[in-house]
Amino acid sequence: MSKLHKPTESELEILSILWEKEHASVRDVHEIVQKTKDVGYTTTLKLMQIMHEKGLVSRDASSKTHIYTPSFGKQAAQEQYLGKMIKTLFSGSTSALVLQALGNHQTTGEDLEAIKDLIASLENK
Amino acid sequence: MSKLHKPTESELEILSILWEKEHASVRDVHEIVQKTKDVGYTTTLKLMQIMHEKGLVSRDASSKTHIYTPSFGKQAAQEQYLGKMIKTLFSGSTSALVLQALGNHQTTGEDLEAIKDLIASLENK
DNA sequence: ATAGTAATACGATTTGATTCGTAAATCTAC
DNA sequence: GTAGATTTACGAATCAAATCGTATTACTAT
Repeated sequence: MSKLHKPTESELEILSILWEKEHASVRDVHEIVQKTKDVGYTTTLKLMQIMHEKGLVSRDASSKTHIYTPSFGKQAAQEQYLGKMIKTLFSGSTSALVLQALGNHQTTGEDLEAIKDLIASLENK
Repeated sequence: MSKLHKPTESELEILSILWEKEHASVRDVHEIVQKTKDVGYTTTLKLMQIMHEKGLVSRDASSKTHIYTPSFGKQAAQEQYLGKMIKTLFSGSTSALVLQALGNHQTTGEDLEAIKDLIASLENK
């Protein structure tokens, strides 16, 4: 993902919406943002314009209503934030993070199976 | 932990140092901060004063050199950030985060054993 | 083509984080 | 107690993020 500009809090919120919908207009995004934050339309517009300048999103400006698309996938962002979190809050220990996550958050039996499978495949190397 | 004020990036760096040392003076903290960031002493001082105003740290001002102590533990911060990350970046799926973490970051055999043990104990409930 | 609607562009303001200079207070050593 | 050093307090400058008002441009329907 773009290392040049790390998304801010608000930008991440917009990116999440774009990841969900693949691509969207400012109005599409704003209508969702508005449900949780009380901001004006032009605020969302400006944010998305800035994200475009930063290269966080690309846009199709061929029709009047521009369509925005994220420049990188959710996966890449997850990786970046997870890595940083492990480093700064978990002293570099991945297992500490995993233990904390499993210990304090709800998981289903299927979830645990999937994790066990991954561990097994990691051990077979 | 204090829900009122979420620590900023710089504040988190200082909190990490305080968690490590239990409590420390501004100079103690600054000497460590200085190793990675080129900032003046009064900058660190001001930051810690603001953190005190926000309630992120408490301080003992009984002697000339004030001693600062974090208002909450590393554990609480880990929990807060992890929860937020699961919610915003992993669509609420703890297992998605765990799989991503285990898949992309280094873990030792011992680490995996510890995780397996925890899973086993979760399944026995 | 004109009125009304919806979108973008742009600039200004606000807010918060960060930075540091300077002054005042406190301690230490002679 | 005085000089020098260390610390805190305070305010101002800088910088980036976020917000919004206004103007302009593009589309829609009559």
